[in-house]
Amino acid sequence: MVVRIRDVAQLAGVSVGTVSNVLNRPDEVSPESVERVSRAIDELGYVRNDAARQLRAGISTTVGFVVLNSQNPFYNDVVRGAQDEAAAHGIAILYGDADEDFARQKLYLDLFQQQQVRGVLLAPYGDVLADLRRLRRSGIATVLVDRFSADSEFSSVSLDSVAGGRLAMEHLIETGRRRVAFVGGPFQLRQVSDRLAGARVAAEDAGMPIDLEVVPTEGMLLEDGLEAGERILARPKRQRPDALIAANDLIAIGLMQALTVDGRLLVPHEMALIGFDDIPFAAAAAVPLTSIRQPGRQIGRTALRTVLEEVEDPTSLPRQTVFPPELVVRRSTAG
Amino acid sequence: MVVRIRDVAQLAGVSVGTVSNVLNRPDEVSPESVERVSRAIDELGYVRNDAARQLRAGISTTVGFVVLNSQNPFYNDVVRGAQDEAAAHGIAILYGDADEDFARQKLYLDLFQQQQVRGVLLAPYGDVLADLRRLRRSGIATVLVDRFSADSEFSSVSLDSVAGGRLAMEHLIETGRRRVAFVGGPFQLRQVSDRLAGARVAAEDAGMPIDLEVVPTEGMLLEDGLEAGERILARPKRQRPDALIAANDLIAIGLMQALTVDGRLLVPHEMALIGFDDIPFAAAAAVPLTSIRQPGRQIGRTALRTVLEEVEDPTSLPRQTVFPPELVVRRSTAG
DNA sequence: CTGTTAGCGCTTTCAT
DNA sequence: ATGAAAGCGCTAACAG
Repeated sequence: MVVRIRDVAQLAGVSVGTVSNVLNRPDEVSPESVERVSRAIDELGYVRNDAARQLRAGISTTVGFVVLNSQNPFYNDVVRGAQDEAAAHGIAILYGDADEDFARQKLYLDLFQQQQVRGVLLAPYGDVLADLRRLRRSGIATVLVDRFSADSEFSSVSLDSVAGGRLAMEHLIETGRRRVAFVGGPFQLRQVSDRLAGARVAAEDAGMPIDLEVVPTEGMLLEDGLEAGERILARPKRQRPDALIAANDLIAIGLMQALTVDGRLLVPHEMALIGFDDIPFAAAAAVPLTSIRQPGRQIGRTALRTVLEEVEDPTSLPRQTVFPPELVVRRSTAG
Repeated sequence: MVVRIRDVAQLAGVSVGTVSNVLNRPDEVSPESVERVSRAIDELGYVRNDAARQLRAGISTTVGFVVLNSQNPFYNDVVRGAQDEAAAHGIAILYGDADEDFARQKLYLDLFQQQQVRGVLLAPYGDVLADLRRLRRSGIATVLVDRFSADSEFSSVSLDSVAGGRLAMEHLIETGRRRVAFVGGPFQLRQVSDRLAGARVAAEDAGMPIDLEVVPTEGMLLEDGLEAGERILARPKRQRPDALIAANDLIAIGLMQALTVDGRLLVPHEMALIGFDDIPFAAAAAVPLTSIRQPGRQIGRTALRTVLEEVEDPTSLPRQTVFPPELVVRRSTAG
């Protein structure tokens, strides 16, 4: 039923070693053998057994990817990028959604460890240092995604979130806003606190008094934005900010829905709104949403490449790749 | 550096066989041994090597999942459901996005075959029968997701799309619409043609003349909806339908954006709009979107369970699980 | 209940 | 350039 390498060898009239060589170093085999073996492989429909290959050669053909929360379409993009690069290397991606749950994140890391994956990509939730060190001790390299590795102990591929926050705030100031609220959370998420920090820097550098308050949310999903929007609407008009920076587009879209329902508030007239990530839905929002774009696909590609290189050369030092943010202006912040 | 089973055996003062038994059938081992071995495992941080396990026992701890197009958040839900169920069995998911590309879909199926996955879940693009038969011949079971297996050759877990289409049309008729356009494509996608078929049935059963035209799109993404929306707007007012059924929410949201930009058309007043899937963004759209909900998470869970059962008992017959659609009424179709 | 051991399918020396 | 054979880490069959 299932074809093994020795069936191929038999049909081709060579030894299993030769078949293996055809598969792995065809240049060290006579063209004639390559030809015969290839034909036999086709004829029998042979597919090599990665478990055996991995066991013997000690090299896996999978890479694990754990994301914070797959409900954010931004991570789809990152995963897509990783898949693109992986496919080019014949590598498959083991995928886990931590769903902002520490135990689940650990579960996947454990699972991936026993799969002996080639490497791990992780858009982390909370403090994962201990888990990553354990992985490293067992010989598995990790690359952090969407988060800068401050201590430089691991490689990372991320956006310059501080610069992104600054960009957002500068844009609001330029378009005449003076009372800004940053909506997001939890602040243990590095991306969130960095984006806020960037906004703060820009507010301080503005050369004029800028109000910057924080409206915290529990998570980073649509419903968190909705809920925060209602809190803001509940205030008397004059105590409301005139612009909102949301920690991501999901929150921003939730905010927009809460604010604009029944025409209660005009965006951008009464309230400007800016998000993060530039997911496809940002442009399709009720009022097209200004956003700080992250190159998700490229982040994914780069992360995968980085982890492979790290495995290739284990003496290589951890390296931080940081991409610049890009401001995409749409109607939600129009002057 | 890396701990093997014999290191554990040595530390615990037992044989490797006993350690293996503790791992796989603890009830056949004396409690004392279980205790000693467990302690040794903890102490050494032993993690079992799945490649070796798989090679020897012939049983894999991964399941492959290939989706049509990961840009549709609906599939996130399905994948999440599959992950939930998989995690409960200590199984990890190999994930591939076919991105509506036949070659890519095949690439992932090949990759999964050489990984010798326990089974494959597939939200298919186009005709995959040949590939699935090849997988089956190599001993890998496949379950189709989000598509009914008409020939009953494979198991499937899906929504009753025909009923969904009917539900959508009936709702429009009830709320007074008479000139409906179905917007979607490509029609080779079974989900699309089924949804249209359902709408057609409802139109014919209405007991009054109902116009049903088709506005074809190339794909199922936001931009396809946008583009179709512009085509519709380009027509003279009286040649426009008074309601649209979109083949999925992405198209619906694209349509909404195109139609409502600059207040060109009022939804639902001048044009009712209904989508499919009920993704989180449907409720958050400019005008909250009426949609036919699919229980994505449950579909994923069921699909995973089905494929595991099929592996467990290879003599079991293919089985079709069909979930009923649910109409979720929001403002976009308000009377 | 425990220990010994064959062997899963492959890659990789080492001879030839 | 090719073949023979060892052995990766584990499970399961068997003997005790």
